[in-house]
Amino acid sequence: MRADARRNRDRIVEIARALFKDKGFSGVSMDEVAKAAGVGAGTLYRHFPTKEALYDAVLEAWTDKVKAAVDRALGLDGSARDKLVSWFGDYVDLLNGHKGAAARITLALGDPDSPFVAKCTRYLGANQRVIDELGPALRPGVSAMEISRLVGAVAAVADASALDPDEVGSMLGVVADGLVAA
Amino acid sequence: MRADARRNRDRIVEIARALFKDKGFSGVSMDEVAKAAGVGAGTLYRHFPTKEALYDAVLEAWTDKVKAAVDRALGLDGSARDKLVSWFGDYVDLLNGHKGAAARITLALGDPDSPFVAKCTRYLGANQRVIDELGPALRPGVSAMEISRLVGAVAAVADASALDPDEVGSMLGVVADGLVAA
DNA sequence: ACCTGAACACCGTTCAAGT
DNA sequence: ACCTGAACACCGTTCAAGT
Repeated sequence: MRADARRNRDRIVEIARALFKDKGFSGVSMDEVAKAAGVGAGTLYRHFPTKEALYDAVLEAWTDKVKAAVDRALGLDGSARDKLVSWFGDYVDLLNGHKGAAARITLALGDPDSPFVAKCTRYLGANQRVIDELGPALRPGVSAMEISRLVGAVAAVADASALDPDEVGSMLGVVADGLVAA
Repeated sequence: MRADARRNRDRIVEIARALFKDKGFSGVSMDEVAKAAGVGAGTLYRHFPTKEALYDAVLEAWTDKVKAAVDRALGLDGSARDKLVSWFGDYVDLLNGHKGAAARITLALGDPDSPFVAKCTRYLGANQRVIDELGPALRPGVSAMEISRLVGAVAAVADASALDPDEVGSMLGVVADGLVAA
């Protein structure tokens, strides 16, 4: 990759991140990104084949934060339910301010062709770790996919309806209680 | 309303229902509906100010079915959890085959300006009845809005990811368990 | 009153032409 | 190699002109 191309790519991602943060996924057009980054539309698409692929690059840091959040939750002193609530809450917070991201990642969970595969794998892996460590405290037979979808679904409505933290916390509490129930 | 207008309106809804059922909300364009119904685009918009308003008319029967489903579930012999699972399952089934409807109704829950207000009111009312009748068996302080959003969220991902009934049932079981937990 | 259909505004994506 | 920007395809919605 040529140096000028690299610079273009980096600037695009940086500028796109600011725009998406401000207006959400559907509030920003590809033309807007191209203009703001000072490149032609073709350049944008040369680096990112779709708008979703660009969004995936914008959310790059997310992946590491997911790992950190599970680590923290699992290291907590407390019941299985407490750990779940902490982890779920952090997960939703991680997507807070990225309007449209929660729904997109959740819908990509079963789709191997989505630009978000890497993120999905991370997220599923995180929930698998939760299952492995919390083991018998959880409802028997529960899968990482199921937990991921449940929490992702809550995150998606929380995002789309702009719920406040109290409401989200309450919903996550219901899910956590359901997951520790015999 | 003139007789010819009435006939046009009815035909539009009927044809649109078939198209939406087949291809989902985003799979059908307003032009397609107009063409199939044999009217101009202007006529379509004279009867329905937005695509969502048309969709609301298409889902007309839904409202009564919601009432029937709660009635049936509350009349069941069984635990509070059983009743919840039955009602939630029926709710998701009611939206089955209407791709895009679950998400739209769930997102409209807090929005008084949505074309789906009537449906939301019905749905919220149904969950309020559940709370009133199941009373102390449920988690204290739970609201109709919270239940509606939780089940709606599950319905939305089930719809968007085309989950099979087993997976949906399992997720609804988690939610139901969470709602009856102390 | 009600209808038609061309036109508008917007957006994701592509591609011929340039450097 | 990489870039530009006009053009394409599509879609929700509007509106001037007709009956």
